[in-house]
Amino acid sequence: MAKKQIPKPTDSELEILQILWRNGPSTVKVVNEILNEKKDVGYTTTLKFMQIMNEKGLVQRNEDERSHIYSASINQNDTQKVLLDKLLETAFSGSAANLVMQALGNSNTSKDDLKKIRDYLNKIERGE
Amino acid sequence: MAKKQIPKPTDSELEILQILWRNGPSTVKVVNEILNEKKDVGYTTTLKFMQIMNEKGLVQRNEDERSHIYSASINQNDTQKVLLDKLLETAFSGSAANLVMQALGNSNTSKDDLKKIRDYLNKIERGE
DNA sequence: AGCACTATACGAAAAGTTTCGTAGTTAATA
DNA sequence: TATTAACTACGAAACTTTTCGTATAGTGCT
Repeated sequence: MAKKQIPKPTDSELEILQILWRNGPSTVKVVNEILNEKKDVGYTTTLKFMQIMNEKGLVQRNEDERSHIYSASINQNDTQKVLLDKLLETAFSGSAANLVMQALGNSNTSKDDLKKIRDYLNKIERGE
Repeated sequence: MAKKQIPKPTDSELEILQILWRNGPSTVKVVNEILNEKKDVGYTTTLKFMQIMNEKGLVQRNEDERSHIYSASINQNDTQKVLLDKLLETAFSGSAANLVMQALGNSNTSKDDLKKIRDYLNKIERGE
């Protein structure tokens, strides 16, 4: 079955998707407010981004109300997969093991997370 | 000691860096030939990229010979770190565990690699 | 010296991303 | 019913990235 072609979002687009994934369907106003917690960005800038993302099919919007409500139309997992695969290819020469070890080394992962990963490894080795 | 500021290379730049990391110092000709194994790209396009990368400080070149010899001036590990951290933030909300599990799930990692990862986990849990 | 070959330098077009200003529309309200 | 406030639409500037064409210059032959 042909998997829908997921376009690679730009960094700015990803910031917005991130918010939509976390918050669920949101207005431009809300998204812009959240963005502004981290950096200065004008309302119309955010609006424009979201309009473009709509054209690209990255988000959908409900226009019933005067304030349109936007929601992500690609899911977080699929997007993560696309970006991860890309990074794996372009920066890690396809070696997932290297990538994983870098990721673990760079971040201080909690004991709990380490256990989760270990369990996951077990599951894989038992053949899912 | 102040860590040198590593700029985030573009996708195309990364492809070239990749080649330089693998092959060591190389001429534009060689890099272009390798690129062309995967996709069509003109010689002067590759040349231009490498000239720009030189200006940006991503590569260095030795001009002693008529064919300049380029080498990566940022190392693979540092670059991987920068890109991975970025991805972790923008797509995985900072959760390394999620990233790792996605990476393991998506790629078919070899038994050998899985063992390497497991050993690495052990090392971390024992406190490096 | 003249020619063909191989390289680099430079400029610029084309496309994509980011950022806003301005204009116009709808809804509430004084 | 004017005014004001909250939104959307649109266009365009400023940058960055990607892609080449053309001009130039050094090398080695004939």
